[in-house]
Order: sequence, then structure tokens, then C-alpha cells
Amino acid sequence: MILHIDQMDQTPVYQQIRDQIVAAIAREELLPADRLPSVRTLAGDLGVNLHTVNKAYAVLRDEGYLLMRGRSGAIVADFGQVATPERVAANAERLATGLRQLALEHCAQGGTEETFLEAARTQARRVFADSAAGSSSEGA
Amino acid sequence: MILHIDQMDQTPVYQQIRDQIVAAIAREELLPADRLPSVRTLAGDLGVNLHTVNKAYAVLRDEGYLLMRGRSGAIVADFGQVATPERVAANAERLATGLRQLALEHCAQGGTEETFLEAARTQARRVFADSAAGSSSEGA
DNA sequence: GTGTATTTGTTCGTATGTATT
DNA sequence: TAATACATACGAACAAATACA
Repeated sequence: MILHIDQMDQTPVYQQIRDQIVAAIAREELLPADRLPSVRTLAGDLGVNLHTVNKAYAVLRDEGYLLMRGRSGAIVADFGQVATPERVAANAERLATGLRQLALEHCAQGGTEETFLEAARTQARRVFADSAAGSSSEGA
Repeated sequence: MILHIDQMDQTPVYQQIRDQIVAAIAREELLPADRLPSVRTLAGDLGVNLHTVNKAYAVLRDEGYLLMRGRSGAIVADFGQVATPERVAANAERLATGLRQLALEHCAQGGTEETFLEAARTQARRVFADSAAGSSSEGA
């Protein structure tokens, strides 16, 4: 798994790390029970402070993506097993809120329901196609 | 147009103002050429500092939702007329990025393409239905 | 087993930028 | 403008776990 930090990007570094790990999980480059590098190792590779990586890991743990027990490293959680009802509900809520916000802005900009759904289909196809491809061609 | 500030909400106040004005434009409660209250008036109504409202207006201007010329107040822009090619492209890019991010997270959480699109349809229906209804039943 | 060195996540403090008054 | 509060990111030092001679 190779992460890349864009210092020109205005989004916080810990968020960039968090987003790319989520993307790696979605593409199944990271599978449940996979171990992530230590905060120091990853921080060294990325050229950032260990606290920045640590914050990204903590966020991912709070969101249910990672399991972290003491100093034994962080591993990828199995969402099917860790999914508590409230977490599933929270995730559904976040998805709905995000989609509504995007639809709202698209509408305010003069877009139509159909162009919004077309964009949603396009992105969904990309993401889930990559996910399917990753599970077969992955292994390096 | 009635705005409401939630001090318990962790999102910045200026962002809440910005989001609700965008929502009002989407629902067509605010129409092109409509005048917005002055920063002092709105700040007084909401009980916040005028700098906060001013920041929200500035963001909306930069995003193309508002026109602000000097001290003559802010008015709602007509996206059809103000839409420069680069702004249209930027808006499409923001929509695509947002949708891809949501799809990615849904995928990483074990969701499917179909459940994602179902959620998108649900939210789009709500937003665009409100928009259509707002243009006829608006006035309260 | 014991002691040391290394690696790990955590705690403290600091500097900078942003949000808001 | 000035001041306060919070978020981001960094650095030094700490304590728990591990490796190894």
C-alpha cells in the first residue's frame, strides 16, 4: 500500500492519510486482519510527524475501520463482524447526509435530478469496478 | 428565509449560514436577483458577529452563488448567466469528487453499488421534490 | 531468567493557522 | 485591530512491549 501526501492540498494531512486508507480498504488492497505499518514507519515514509499518522489511525479506529490494541499494531477490521447496529445506523446517516448535501448544491447550481444521478452512477461504477478488479488482480 | 444557528453543532457558524443559504437557493425560496439582508441585519437576527456573516457571504460569492458589488448589498446570482466554463467544470469536479468519496466509504464499509445508488436516488428525490414544491407553495 | 537495546504508542509542550467575538 | 478559543502539525521525552545476547 503506497500513500501519497499532497502538501498543496488544503485538506489536513491526517485526513488525506485516512481517506487513502479507506480507499485501499474499498479496493481490497487492504483486507481484514492485515497489519498496518507502525505510526513511526509510515510517518517516516510520508515525511510527516508520527502524531499526524497516529491521529489518522485513531480516527479510523473510532470509525470502525481499524482495530488497535495497545502497542501491538493496528489491523484492518472486518466490518461484517465489528458492525454494531448503532455503527451501521451512523454510517447510513453519514451517507445520506453527504448525498443530500451534494444534491442540494447541485440543485442550487441549476443541475437536475437526472444529471445528479448520472454523476452518482458514474462514480459508483468506478469505485465498485475498481473494488471487484482489486480482489482478483491484487497480491503484490 | 429563516436561518437557524445550532451552537452545539461542531461545524463553523459561517458554514452553517452558507449551507442554509445554498439550501434556500436549491428550494427556490431564494431566486436570482433576490436581495439578501445586510451582514449587520442578518448578524443581528442570528445573534452572531457581523464578521461571521460576512465570511459566509464571501464564500458564497467565491462559489458563484452570490453577487456582491460594493456596498449595494448581496444578491442571488443566476447560475445560468454567471456560469463561466471554468466554474461549471469546477462544480462538476466537486460533485464527482464528493460522490466518489462517499461511494468509496460505502464500499469500504461493505456496502454495494446498488445500496449506494438507492441512497442517492432517495436523497435526490427529496431534494429535487422540495425544489419543485418550493416554487409553488413558497411564500410563508 | 536477566539485562539491555529497540520498537511501539502515549503524554507533554509548542508553534501556527482558523473561527469567532 | 485585538483577543480568545480551537484545530492542525511538530518535537522531545516517557512507559509498555518485544528481541536478543
